[in-house]
Amino acid sequence: MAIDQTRDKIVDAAERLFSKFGFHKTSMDEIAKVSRKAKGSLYYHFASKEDLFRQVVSNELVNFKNQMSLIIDDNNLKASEKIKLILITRMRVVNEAANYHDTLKADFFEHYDFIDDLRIEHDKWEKSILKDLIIQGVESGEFTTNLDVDELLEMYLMLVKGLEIPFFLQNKYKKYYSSFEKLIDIFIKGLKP
Amino acid sequence: MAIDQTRDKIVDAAERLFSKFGFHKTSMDEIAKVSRKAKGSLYYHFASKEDLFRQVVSNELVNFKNQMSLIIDDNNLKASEKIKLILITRMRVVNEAANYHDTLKADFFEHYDFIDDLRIEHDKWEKSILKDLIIQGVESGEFTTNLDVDELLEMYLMLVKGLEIPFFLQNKYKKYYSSFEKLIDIFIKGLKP
DNA sequence: TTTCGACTAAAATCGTTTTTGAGTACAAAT
DNA sequence: ATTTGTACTCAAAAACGATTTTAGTCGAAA
Repeated sequence: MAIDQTRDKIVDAAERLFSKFGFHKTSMDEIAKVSRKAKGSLYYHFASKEDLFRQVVSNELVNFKNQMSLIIDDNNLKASEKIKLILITRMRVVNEAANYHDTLKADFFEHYDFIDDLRIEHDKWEKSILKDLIIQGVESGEFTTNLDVDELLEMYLMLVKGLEIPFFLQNKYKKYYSSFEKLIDIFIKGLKP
Repeated sequence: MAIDQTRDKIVDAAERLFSKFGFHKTSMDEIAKVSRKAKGSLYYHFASKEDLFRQVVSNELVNFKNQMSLIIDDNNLKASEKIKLILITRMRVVNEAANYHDTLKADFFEHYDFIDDLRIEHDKWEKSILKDLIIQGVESGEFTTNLDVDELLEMYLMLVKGLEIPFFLQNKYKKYYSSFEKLIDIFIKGLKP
């Protein structure tokens, strides 16, 4: 019990500080101070600063999955509605995930390889749920049958991954999201028979 | 005659050097040396280094317009075919415009404000020709009539401008262009009645 | 119109010193 | 088994200052 409380306090403080100042500009001493824990305790729970950061990003990814799952598991929605919602929600959730942004920025300038496996696993998950949705849509007759599912997936990734930098690093989310929604509408329409 | 030859030689050398090393890492002394002209001559023809760079970028934009005009003026193509070709050709041409890339990079890190007016004017031109094409498509019955043309334009800009950084700064043009083409196909289909 | 060399003021580069910060060690307390 | 506090190491980064590079100018000559 007590052990988890300490861990949580550390992760809490880390999450706030990392999201405000980024990985490099947050020091372990600062995290210790804000969480009111001794530096030794941080290293008792986490092997390194990188390990702590991984935990923080991992939490954001879990949140991402949860939000997506709400949509995927909603039986009132058709496949096409789900895809639309997923795309729009995805951008909103990522926009709120400040620490994931930091890894995006890092990708651009330096690259945090200690986060790679998290990301790769997450990308796989995202790809597989989208693939399922497309297949679902084709089988239910919502989409045309002459779609190359894997090609479509590549396109999806180009779009959402490609726009991440302009959306989040250049802070154009607010400027772009209504256009993005419009694009999805036309896109979904283009998938129909 | 002679005067234009000198100017051309300077612009030629500048174009090559700027595209290879970028604006900052190319010196006026180097341009003078490569063009075999005296430094004084550069300043006789161009007010400043920035002015010379403007000229080089301006040339690339003229080339851009020319290539687009080939498509726009082709009477054998329908509006939808033109839009598809424009989008695809646009990305290819920008991919080849090394000095425009440099301004993209600068936009990201610092911002070359001495190029702003060129870009604003060019954006206006691109917007207006695309607007014409959409209207053409609606009038000829290729596209649905319930399209908000200006909203559609915003979307177009989000897409092509937004993807510029991933495409050209992150060098993903090769990786992405077939997916981009696929996206255009679905998109065009989504515009149809 | 073009060249050349010499000049200035500002910016970029470079090597050195100083400071910061990740990570450790350990004794003492829960 | 957890947590704290202090004190430490050592590598990397910031700060600093001296040095060099470079945009831009000037003027005389071709």
